[in-house]
Amino acid sequence: MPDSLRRFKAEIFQALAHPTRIAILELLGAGEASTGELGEKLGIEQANISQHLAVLRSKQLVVNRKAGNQVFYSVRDPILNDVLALMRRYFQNHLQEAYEMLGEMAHAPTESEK
Amino acid sequence: MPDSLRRFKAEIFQALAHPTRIAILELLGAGEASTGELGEKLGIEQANISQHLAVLRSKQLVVNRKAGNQVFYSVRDPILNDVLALMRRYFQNHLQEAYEMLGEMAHAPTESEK
DNA sequence: TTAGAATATTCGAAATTTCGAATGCTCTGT
DNA sequence: ACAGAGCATTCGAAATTTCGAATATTCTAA
Repeated sequence: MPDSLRRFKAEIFQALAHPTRIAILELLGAGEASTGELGEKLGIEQANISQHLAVLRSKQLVVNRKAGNQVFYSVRDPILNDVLALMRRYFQNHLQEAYEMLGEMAHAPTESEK
Repeated sequence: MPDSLRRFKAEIFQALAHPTRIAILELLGAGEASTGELGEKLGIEQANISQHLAVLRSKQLVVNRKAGNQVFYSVRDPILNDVLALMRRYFQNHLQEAYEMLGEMAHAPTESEK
């Protein structure tokens, strides 16, 4: 496999590598939603949601549809939902360690605290 | 779903979000390999491979087995292979855009490049 | 046309990631 | 014990990512 393709793949994963963007995609898995709805359900500032949506758009993970004042987003390729579903199984299998890892992180000193 | 879990998920995706680490995991999908073997097959410096393996280890995506002088790595949970396989299908579906996004001439990859 | 709602973009500072270079560690053979 | 092989870690600089604040854009209603 050419390295250029691996770079492309890595960029897709990078787009998935943020809690807010994962949350957005999981919400969109249930059907389309507007920027405002996403922001409200997630309790995140409008500008920030828009920025994350811009990332997902730039990697073509989502598509949008304008309706009057609003913009509705949806997942472009259902395979993405399958990937997220598989990942949910993965997390179920390793929930124990997940919490341990998160617990350690919570106790690890941050750079500014050192 | 709690935000802590989403953060955990995001970290897994982050671990996948590098061309070299994707290449490593794809190689390991065919069976275990030593650090040296991985570095040689990928044409990447020893220290760098070790750094990427450290990332994969820290997120528990791989496990290792010491054998004398060497350390052999393998994928811990086969679900990960399924995720990568699903992603391969995704990339096949969108190869055209992949190449466009990369700003490369669209051409079919040769067998040897796969 | 003007106001306001909904969404997007730009900017800058802080945090994180990446890689090579240098160094450290742990085995094995002699 | 020593040398070398194989692997891991640390350090520092460059690149990238992230978020809030400010500003733009686009659409609708009056």
